[in-house]
Amino acid sequence: MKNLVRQPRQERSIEKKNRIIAAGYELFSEVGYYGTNTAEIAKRAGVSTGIVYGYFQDKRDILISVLEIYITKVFDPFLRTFDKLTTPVDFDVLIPKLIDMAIKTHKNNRKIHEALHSLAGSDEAVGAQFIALEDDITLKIAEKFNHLGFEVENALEKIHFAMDIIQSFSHEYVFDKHDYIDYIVMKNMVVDIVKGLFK
Amino acid sequence: MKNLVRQPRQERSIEKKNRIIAAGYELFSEVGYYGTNTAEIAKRAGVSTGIVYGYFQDKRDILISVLEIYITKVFDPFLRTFDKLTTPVDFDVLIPKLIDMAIKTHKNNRKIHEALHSLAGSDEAVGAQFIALEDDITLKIAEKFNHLGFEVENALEKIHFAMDIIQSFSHEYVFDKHDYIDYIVMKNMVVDIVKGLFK
Amino acid sequence: MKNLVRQPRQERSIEKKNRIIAAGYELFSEVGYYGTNTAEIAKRAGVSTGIVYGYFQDKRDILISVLEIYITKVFDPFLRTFDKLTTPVDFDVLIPKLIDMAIKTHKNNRKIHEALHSLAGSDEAVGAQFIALEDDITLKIAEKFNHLGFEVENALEKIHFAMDIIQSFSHEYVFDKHDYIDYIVMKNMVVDIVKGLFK
Amino acid sequence: MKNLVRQPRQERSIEKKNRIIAAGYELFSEVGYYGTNTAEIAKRAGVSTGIVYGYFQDKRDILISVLEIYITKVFDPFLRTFDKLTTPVDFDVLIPKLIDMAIKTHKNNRKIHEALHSLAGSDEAVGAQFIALEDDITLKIAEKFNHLGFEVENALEKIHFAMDIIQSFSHEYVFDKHDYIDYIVMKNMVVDIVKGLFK
DNA sequence: AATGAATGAGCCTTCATTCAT
DNA sequence: AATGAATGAAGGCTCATTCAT
Repeated sequence: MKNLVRQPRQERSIEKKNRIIAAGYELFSEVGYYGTNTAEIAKRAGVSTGIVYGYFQDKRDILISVLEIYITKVFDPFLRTFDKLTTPVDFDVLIPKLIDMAIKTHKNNRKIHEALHSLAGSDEAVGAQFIALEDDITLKIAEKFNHLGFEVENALEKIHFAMDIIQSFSHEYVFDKHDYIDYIVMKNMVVDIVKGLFK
Repeated sequence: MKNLVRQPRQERSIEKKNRIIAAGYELFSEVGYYGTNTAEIAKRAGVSTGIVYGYFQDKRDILISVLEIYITKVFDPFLRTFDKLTTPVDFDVLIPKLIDMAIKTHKNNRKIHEALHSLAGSDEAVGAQFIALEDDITLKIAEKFNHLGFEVENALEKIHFAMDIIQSFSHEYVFDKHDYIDYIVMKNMVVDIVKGLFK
Repeated sequence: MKNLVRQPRQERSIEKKNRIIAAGYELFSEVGYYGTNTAEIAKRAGVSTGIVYGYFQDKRDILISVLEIYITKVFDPFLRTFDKLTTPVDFDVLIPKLIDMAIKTHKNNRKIHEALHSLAGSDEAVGAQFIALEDDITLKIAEKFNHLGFEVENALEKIHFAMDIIQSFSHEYVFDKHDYIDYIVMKNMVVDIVKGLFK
Repeated sequence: MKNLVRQPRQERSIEKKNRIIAAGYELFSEVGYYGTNTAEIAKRAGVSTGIVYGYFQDKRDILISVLEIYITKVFDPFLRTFDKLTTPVDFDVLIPKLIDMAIKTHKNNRKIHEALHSLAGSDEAVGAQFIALEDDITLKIAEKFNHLGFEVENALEKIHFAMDIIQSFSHEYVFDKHDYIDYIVMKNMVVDIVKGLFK
């Protein structure tokens, strides 16, 4: 009874909860999960330390909420793109577009991405959410392909792997760490390979 | 002056330093950097808390040493494989072999890999070491290709990207998280793509 | 950002802060600065260890507050005496009175005096406060003399030196360490000398 | 048996013990007793950490030895001056000379003086040594006066008090902390007062 | 619902002292 | 006598969480 986390009904409360999540999002991005303390989150959210525990079970619970926000941010653009897809699919246009989207997403969420991913290993729930995210996207794309009557052998493997490659490349591209790499050249390689996967 | 770290010359001492690193390696793997405390490291290493600071500047310094060990473990098998390479290179054999090695390495160092990578974002030195590792491997492979008279356009980009793909796939393979994925099928995809990169 | 020290506004809090300072005062007196630990201060103040750091930046910050209290204790009686001074000044009364006050002050603050003075050498801020205290008293007395139309050659040097002598004697008197010394005789010597300074 | 402190007979040993004391002297001067650790003392003395405990019971024991050295340094010049004294004593020469000596001693031992004095309050043995030092000087001077047939009323009080004044002034003079003070003027005040004490 | 003061366990690190060699 | 590695208790400080109001 005592430890139940408040389910905010009032608008005011919902907004307050969101402010806490937003503050967590920012701080986890800036200094990581372990570099952030709850007092700081509360201050940034403009609420008291105590009330944070009215909305969240504990610090980790904030993390989970932040993760959900993050996932939505990453998820939605892709889903919307696929929703709008109609036959015939022009892969010469689609693939570069997806890659550009991935890069953009990565750029905007670089730090939080790292902060969250870094916990995927040690925190089961965080890890599970990431897996679920991948599953969701993979399956939804496959479904869409079905609807469009687009037949691919080993579709799930290909989609998933394409996602992996794009993910990996976006990371490289955004971090831009190796001087000797021409990232434009690399990008073209990715485009070709992904196109090749779907013939 | 006061913070000088002991440089162990004696066998006995070197062994003790290694025991501490090993303990750190294990604990960071098991519960992550933030889940580990120095007392625990000392206990697991069979030494006193105090002496840890005789061998290391601070807790983070242990992390750096663990990182070095990890990098060597990952690095060496690949380098040795490339050292033994002679013309003509049979990519049909080499690529699968490299992928198998990557999988094996990943399997053996799964947890520490995550623990260390999770710090790459927040700890500059850790991040820098990972970048240096990638640079090293990429450049050494390119050099080897040169020696073998094997000419590739955009060699560095291809090598680096191949590494990325293999890394990414090994991760997938080892974690084996998605039931709907046939990882053998996926592996063949990777082999084909990497082979395709180098014709 | 993270290290902001709580500024207690409520009565309750101010009282708590004062209790911590008082506890510090006592303990520094009893066992010195280095003989005191923060947990002990907290316990004696009847608060938790943590909250001490809500009111003070660190242990040294407590010391500074203790020092302020001490200085006020020492400072005020003298100032009040000089404030009440009117022409003509009867030095035959004033000097013995000041010496008695100095002795009393010394007696009441013997241990903390030592504890604090002992840090004046190694802690710049503590040293500076002691100097400022001397400056303050010297200058205020000189000013008062001016107001009273009392002209003295080398007033500042004389006032300061008189203070030194009185200080030094009070110390002797309170500690009463040498059996062969008749402190009453010595006191009369001090009275005569100080009177002689101001004719 | 085990805890007996070695009484060094060999020259080598005595020299080593002295080196440790000298190192302690320097370090206590530079960073105070609590700012010094035994490892540092050993290093500066060019000996091993362990052997320090062959010559001294504990860290405080080094302090006591340092104190003895210090006392000798301060004591001897004054004694030698008084030893050479013959009738008739020219106080117009003697007093300024003593004050100059006191200033010089203070200047040369400023830091260690503070470091040691700061412990007199908390460490009984240290305090006792300082008292004994004062007793020694006072009594020896009184005795000398006797030998010289120089009769003074309340000799002990006067001598002791003169010492106090000179001490106090030397401190002021050496630290030179107050801009508004002309220390030459002050010095003349001291000379006059001390001379006045002994007619 | 909200505040923010308060709690106290826990962490990293230092260092006087001991001990194996 | 000597070394310096090793010990482990202790200390300053942080912070997730609770509680009085």
